[in-house]
Amino acid sequence: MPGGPPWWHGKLRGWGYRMTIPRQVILDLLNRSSKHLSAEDIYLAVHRTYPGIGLTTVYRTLDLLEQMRLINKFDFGDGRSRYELSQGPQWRHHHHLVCTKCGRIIDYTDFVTEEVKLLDKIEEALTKKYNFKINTHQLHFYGLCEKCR
Amino acid sequence: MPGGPPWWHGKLRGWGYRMTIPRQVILDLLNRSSKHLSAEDIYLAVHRTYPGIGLTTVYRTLDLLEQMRLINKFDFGDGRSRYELSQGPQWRHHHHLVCTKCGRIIDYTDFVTEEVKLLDKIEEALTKKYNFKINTHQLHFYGLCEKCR
DNA sequence: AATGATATTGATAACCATTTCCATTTATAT
DNA sequence: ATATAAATGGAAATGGTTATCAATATCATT
Repeated sequence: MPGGPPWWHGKLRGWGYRMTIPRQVILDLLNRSSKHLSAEDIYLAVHRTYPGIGLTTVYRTLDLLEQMRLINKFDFGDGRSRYELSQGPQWRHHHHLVCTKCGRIIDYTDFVTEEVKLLDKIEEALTKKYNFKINTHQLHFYGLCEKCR
Repeated sequence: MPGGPPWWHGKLRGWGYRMTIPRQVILDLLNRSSKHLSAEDIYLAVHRTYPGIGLTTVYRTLDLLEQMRLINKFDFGDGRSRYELSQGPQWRHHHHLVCTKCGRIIDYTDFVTEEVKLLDKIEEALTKKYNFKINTHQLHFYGLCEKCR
């Protein structure tokens, strides 16, 4: 992991957690990797270089990072949760197209400006109306991808 | 179940399925009931009057109805799927506010007109761009409800 | 740099929602 | 009424996730 201290280093400590090897490795993977990794994906990837890191720790770390809102947890209907970094230098607001046949997921960033503008407005109104503190939102489109339609 | 033949009667037959007691009972419950029932909720409710109907059949029926797109399946992060009728006389387009602490779910219908307008536009564009046949969408806001915040 | 208090880990076992299996029952066309 | 395939339900299996707990690692303090 070259190139100076990762941007998330201070965060864990800020929340009173310790910076451990498993946490560094998992965060580094999430930071480098593509999208929507499952706990098993992460376990296997990490296991290649750090065979000592167990699946339990992967789950625990993901829970931790989700609570800190460093990552988002998704359910695309394939029976396992999937995780994505929710911030960082290369992060962009996006949503998901989910193929209900083959499970393929397409990230799209089209219209997010308009979308986010409307969603922000809705968020604000809902917060007031229902006295609800909104932290995140998820928008998924479900259908059939090119190959499956 | 008084008041003439339910609106969904023809649908099952149209798909080549048989109209059985369990299917009638489950559909009737979904039609009368409030929202976001889990498979167990449905099993228990149905079980009171029809003890013969098994949990397996509930799951199977829900799968069937989902494939027919008579119901929508949701995951709100509490470890079980939840189901709602997706049409019918009293149905209204709505989305969900999910409390991540207590699991409470609020249905809201505010802004859906604007929202649906934008989403339709996005849907159309995404369909073209990714050659993706979009069937449904889900929008959830996550946060803390009045009591939990 | 060594110590100690305590947070964290990893292996195993438990959990629990959902599925699979399969023998029995039911719906419906004839 | 009968035949035939669809549908059912109970038990067992599946599989992602969580709980348990002894061993280990982190880090503030010395």
